[in-house]
Amino acid sequence: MRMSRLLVRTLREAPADAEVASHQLLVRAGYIRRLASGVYTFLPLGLRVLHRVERVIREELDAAGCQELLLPALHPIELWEQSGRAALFGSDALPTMTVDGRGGTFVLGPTHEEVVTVTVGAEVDSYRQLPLTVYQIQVKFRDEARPRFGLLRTRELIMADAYSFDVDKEAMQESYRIVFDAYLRIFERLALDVTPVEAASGAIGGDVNHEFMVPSVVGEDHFVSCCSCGYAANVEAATRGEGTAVGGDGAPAPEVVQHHTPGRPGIADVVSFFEDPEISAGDLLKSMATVDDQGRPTLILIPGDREVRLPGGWRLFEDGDFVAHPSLVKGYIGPVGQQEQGIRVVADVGVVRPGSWIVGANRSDHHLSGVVVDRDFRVDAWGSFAEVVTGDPCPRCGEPIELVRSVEAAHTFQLGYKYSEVMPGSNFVAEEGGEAVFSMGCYGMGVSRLLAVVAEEHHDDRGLVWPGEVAPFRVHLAALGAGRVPEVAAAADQLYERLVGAGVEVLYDDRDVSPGVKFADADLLGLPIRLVIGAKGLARGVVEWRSRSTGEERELTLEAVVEDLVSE
RNA sequence: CGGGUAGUAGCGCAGCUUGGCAGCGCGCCUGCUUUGGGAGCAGGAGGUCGCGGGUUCAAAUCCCGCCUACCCGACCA
Repeated sequence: MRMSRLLVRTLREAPADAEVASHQLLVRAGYIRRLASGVYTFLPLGLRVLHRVERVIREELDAAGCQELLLPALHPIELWEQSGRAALFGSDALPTMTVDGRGGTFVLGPTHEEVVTVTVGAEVDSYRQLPLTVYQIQVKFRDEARPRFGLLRTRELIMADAYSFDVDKEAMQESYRIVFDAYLRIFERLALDVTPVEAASGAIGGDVNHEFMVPSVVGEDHFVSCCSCGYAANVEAATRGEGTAVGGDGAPAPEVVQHHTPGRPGIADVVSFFEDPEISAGDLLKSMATVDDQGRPTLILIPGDREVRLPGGWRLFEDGDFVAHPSLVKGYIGPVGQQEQGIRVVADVGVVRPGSWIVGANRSDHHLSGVVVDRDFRVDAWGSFAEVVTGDPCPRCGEPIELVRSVEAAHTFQLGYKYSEVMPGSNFVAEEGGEAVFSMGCYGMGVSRLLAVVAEEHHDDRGLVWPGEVAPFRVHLAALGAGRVPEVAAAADQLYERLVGAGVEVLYDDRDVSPGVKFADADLLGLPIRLVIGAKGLARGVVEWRSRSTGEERELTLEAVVEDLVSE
């Protein structure tokens, strides 16, 4: 490609709305442009990178025995009503459009479990057709409340997602492992340092699932990591080992004292009430009224300096729940006497400690101090109910664990029968006769997000530094002073034609601009190899070869350059 | 959805306090000179000052409403 003809405009300054490096560089280098908040155009260079990423995904998934198809982006809303997810998402969060004339309301697909289940269900009637894993690369739509960081969090995005169909759970787990391994290979080729972590399943559902996390300063997620035993989990799913003693000795008073604490519902409010430097948030019990996954009203107790981690399927009390359970007084909830009111009490392992606690008195504007576990209240079950922080003991080996900021690059789920049980057509004739339904897995990877992640992890202060697998072109050929020295122009033209003829992807900077501009643009665009032809070198019959990533420089003859690039 | 900031040429910004000719740098066009790390000179094009209303002889500037974007938080398959 001749740069004089390429639709690209590089910017010396980044637009004011770009905060993070990947966003600034992708815009400055002319790869992408913003159309609306969270909606981006891929200009020719950006599209080439996107295609390169997609190629890696296709090659690895095809090699793993998956088959590509393309599902619609528009889904009849009835499909989402059948699965129950229309209600789960809520009308606000599910982007829809109404098609007039023929009528009908369509969902702008945010994910494709429903569609793929009915699609494959219609084609598969026998266990003999299984196992089957299909995948697609498709535009998806998300109702992001706050798009940010360029391609990292957008409302329209390109995703690759695979779906596996198996005869039973064991077979599904085998398919899961195969795609899981393929995903690891994809990230390796994209030069991303990925850590698969145990994760919470959210609105997709299913039991076992993993997130593929890339540690990054721009990450919006955290995972916990144990360097001794390798335990890794999303902070939303992570648990911690027992034996943590948090906070100080607390209020020493052995007897329970009631305090009038008007207008102080929060932890910090109560701490300030006592005006005692010995008392901190860690001496209070945070009591969270929840409904557990079996619908039982349950009080979760965690140390006051911690954030609650709700187990999957649990939810916080809503206003109606407080009305139904008057023993729980919003803002002044405590564990004392709750079992007698039919409330389960569960506690984080951090609640085990010497001394006493300050708790809500279950009476408006009152708190209790000197409350002791097992004496003043009972705990029905102990567990890990607080969000893990750096230094907590690993739940497997007890060593301190670390919190790592990261970007979620992919998410894989063992769905099981969640969709096949509710969507029509998911039954097939089993080997032993009789009917069975699919055991499914799904595997999503944010392709457009990967551009941002790769750019974020592979750049320097001068510009992008693309890994070879995803660079839009392999070679950046710059002819210096070509407009002035015909020999240079001729030699550069000839080298360009030879390389292109040999199948090397070359971006040829044939513009009549000063050398400084060409060098700066080459650095900014970030192609792996830069070739420079100038009058000085040409007089000696050499061109300059330079690696963008290592800065290594060589002088090669024209012949050697061609040989070098073609043989690799 | 709550809090904050901003919207003036393609990009980055000044002007607004104290109302009075629409500005600067980069980029773009033409010409000449220049040419190994974002060249110089000369000339030129490009504007609904986010939108609507109000105050005023006069509004980019003051007032009211709205929209858009970004940041923090909430939310996030």
